[in-house]
Amino acid sequence: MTSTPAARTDLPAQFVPGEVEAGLYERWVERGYFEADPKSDRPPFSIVIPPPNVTGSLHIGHAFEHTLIDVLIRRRRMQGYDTLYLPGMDHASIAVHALVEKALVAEGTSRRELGREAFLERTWEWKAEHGGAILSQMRRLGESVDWTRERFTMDEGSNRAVRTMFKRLFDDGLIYRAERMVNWSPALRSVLSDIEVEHKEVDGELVSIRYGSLDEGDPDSIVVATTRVETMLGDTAVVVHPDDDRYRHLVGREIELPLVGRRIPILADDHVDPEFGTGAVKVTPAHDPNDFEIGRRHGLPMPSIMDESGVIAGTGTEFDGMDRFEARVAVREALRAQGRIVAEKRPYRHSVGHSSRAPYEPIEPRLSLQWFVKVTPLAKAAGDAVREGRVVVHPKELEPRWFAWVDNMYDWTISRQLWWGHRIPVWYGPEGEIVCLGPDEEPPAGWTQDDDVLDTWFSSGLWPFSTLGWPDDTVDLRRYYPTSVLVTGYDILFFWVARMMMFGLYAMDGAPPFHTIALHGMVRDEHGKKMSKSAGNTVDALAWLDRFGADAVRFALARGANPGTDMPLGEDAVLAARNFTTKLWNATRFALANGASTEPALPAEPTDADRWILGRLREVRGQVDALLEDFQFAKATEALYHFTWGEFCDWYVELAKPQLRDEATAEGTRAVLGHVLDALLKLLHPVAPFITDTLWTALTGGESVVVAPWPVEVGLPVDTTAATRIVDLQKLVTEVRRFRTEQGIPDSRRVAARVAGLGVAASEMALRSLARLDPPGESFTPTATVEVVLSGGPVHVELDTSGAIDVSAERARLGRDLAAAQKELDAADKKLGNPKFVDKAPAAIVDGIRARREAAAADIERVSARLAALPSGTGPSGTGPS
RNA sequence: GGGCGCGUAGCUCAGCGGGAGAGCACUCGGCUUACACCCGAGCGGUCGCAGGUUCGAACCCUGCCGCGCCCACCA
Repeated sequence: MTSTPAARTDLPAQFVPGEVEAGLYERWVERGYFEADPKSDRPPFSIVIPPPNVTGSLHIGHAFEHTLIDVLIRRRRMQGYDTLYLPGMDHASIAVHALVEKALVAEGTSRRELGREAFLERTWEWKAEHGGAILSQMRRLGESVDWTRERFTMDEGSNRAVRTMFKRLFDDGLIYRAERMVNWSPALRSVLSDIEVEHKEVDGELVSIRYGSLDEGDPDSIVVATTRVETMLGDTAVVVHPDDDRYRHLVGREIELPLVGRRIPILADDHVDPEFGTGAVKVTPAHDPNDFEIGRRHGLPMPSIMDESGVIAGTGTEFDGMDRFEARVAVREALRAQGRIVAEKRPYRHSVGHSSRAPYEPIEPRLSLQWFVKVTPLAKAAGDAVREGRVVVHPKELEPRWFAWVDNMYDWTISRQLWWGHRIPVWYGPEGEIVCLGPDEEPPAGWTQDDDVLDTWFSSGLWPFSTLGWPDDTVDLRRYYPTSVLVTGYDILFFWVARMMMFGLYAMDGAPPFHTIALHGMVRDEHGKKMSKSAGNTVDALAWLDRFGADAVRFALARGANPGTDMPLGEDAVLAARNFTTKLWNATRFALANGASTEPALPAEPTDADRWILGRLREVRGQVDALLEDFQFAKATEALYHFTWGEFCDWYVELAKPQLRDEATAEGTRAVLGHVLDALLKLLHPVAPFITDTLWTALTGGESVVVAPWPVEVGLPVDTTAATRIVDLQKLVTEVRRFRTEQGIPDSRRVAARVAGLGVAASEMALRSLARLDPPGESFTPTATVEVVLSGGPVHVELDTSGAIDVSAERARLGRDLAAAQKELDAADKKLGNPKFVDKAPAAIVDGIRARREAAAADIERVSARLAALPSGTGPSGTGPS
């Protein structure tokens, strides 16, 4: 009689994610699992958390990023590290600014009408409302960030860290103010930095205009080509190449600028490409970066012809008051009316810079007075840190991008004409004096502060140390800086990562802000296309959480995360992950119902199956650890998926069934089931936190898997004998099942069988269980034989199918086997027939091929004999062995 | 124009010098006392094209074709 201990659990039969998740996160928080302890003697592991963009709802990209971060953290926590997140919510986000601005427009008001104070009040309200929503959505995902540790707060538009950093850079001469050609966003009415500009090919026009005399032969006539006709209102010269014979005689003369009537010089400049267009270029120094440089070289006047909204202004022409695009047409038509349009090319494809900030619009090069950071020394340090290996970029393929950028960086425009952000800590006196003040300094009475705010990346760049209390020398800063790792998307490598590196190295005496930069890709739709609202292929992360559960969403995200590469994600992937969680649930239920436990020690005499699964567990644990250390989330998760489903559930659980029925092995099997599941649930916890905690506590009675020790030496060393026997068994079972399937024998029908040549009693018992074979009775009459060559030699399984078998099906089955063997034989013969191969290839390889050849030849002989022995008459004739 | 990368089963991808793999999809059987969100079996690929190196190439080299991303001041 077998003893079956009562199930020690009341796990529901059905896995319902919502019910499992309910209240669990809150319990973890209450118990303080996520809290860091600066006084702990455990090793610190700190990680910088990118902020979720506060747009009202959880974006799948954030779910992805935060899942990866949390996988790392949860594992480290289980490994005994004192883990600390450095989250920040209130960095000066232009996204929020733009959203609020949009809302104001919808209300019929504007930033300017509202005034600075009221506007900031609105942005705070927005943050409070939507920021809170995002946080609770992150918690639903299971992300274990302790957001209560938030320390980076933008108060009064300026905080200690930002002002300290600004002043240091200012005092070191690394921040300066200058009138430069900048990227201007007319919609935002603000300057943007170079990397906030996206170059995009657009269909424009290339228009050739005759300046000066309308008479082609007149020396005072010259034709210029432009894609921006309207800027001719601000032209102050025409330039040609100094060696261009066509125009040599014109250099130095003056010509009349159409529509405006101003006389402008014709100059020579190397910049001009004589091959392009007419070889003559109009120069608008205030509205084109190249023209600005030319203007500077020749001391040209630089009249601005547009206001900050991109409207033509101050030209004294009829075009004043027109939008720049409107003016482009109007000016062109006015020129045409004068007969000055010589040629037009339309569409003319060329690259135009667009604002990467909402709204997406062509940027307007504009001459304006702004604050800049002199980045060359800072960027060099950032490059050197990676070059010298003090900071590791992962994956390595992205390093060239880092160097290319960091080593060729232009000065960084840090002022923004926005109101959301840290205000520039510079004050102007009544006599035009300028003073930069640190956090604890007060400006003299009557001085006024600069109206502009800092680029969002200036303040965000301070994150890793300002969150730890910098500039003060705090306990946290000493313990957690440099942080262990930064996990973020490659898309903000330059925006955010580079700034943090530059500031960190500068402010912390050369200590980088993190040891490792682990870059992930972007989430794309199931066909690898970029998700976008306009394409309609975005996914609703919250809906997925509702439908499939947080564990499934996290598992799917982790399972697709290959370092530095984009990740296609569709509903199918999440569905597969949901199915996986259900599978895990059911397997654990089975184990518990059969008395699985971690309490008893592993059996002194494990069965082959026990040894095999315990050996595999040890291997898999090693793989998972190595992969996670290398940020190979996809491969680690895939390894766990395969082990759990394809090995543990499909084979071990099935092999455990007969073992549980046998008094001699039942107790040991319960222990093995318990030990494997215990380790497996721990290994899966980072990628599926809720279900693993529920199952693990049910299995072990422990407090929580969140704080359970990460498996180190689990299972048993690999036992090759046992492993080989199980692989043999799997092969044999599959062959018998194949025979059954092809003979149309339903699984519910047990078939009497006699097994010869297997040699291992336990294997035969397992075979009978898995292939549904009964022992041969007295009336046993074999009607067919399944023959398989295993490591120990051929094994015969004679089956009594109670009557005639389907000969044609059997012939087809054997025919396929024969063809496969023949193919194998031919391939081996071909190789072995090549003397160079036998001569030069390593002996082990040659021996391997020889062995395969022999096996194939034996198979052919055996299968042929089997075919010949089949009764004729049914099925195709004449297929006997020759 | 420069840099990085990708073209492998219907789809999404892994493999990166010695027997073509996974998940999903598909076909055929099955409600076998954990699971039909399941079980079993199966079908499916001149590994983009062309050369080269090698005893041997999906894998290394060269060229070509197609695609993606990043960087770049040519009107």
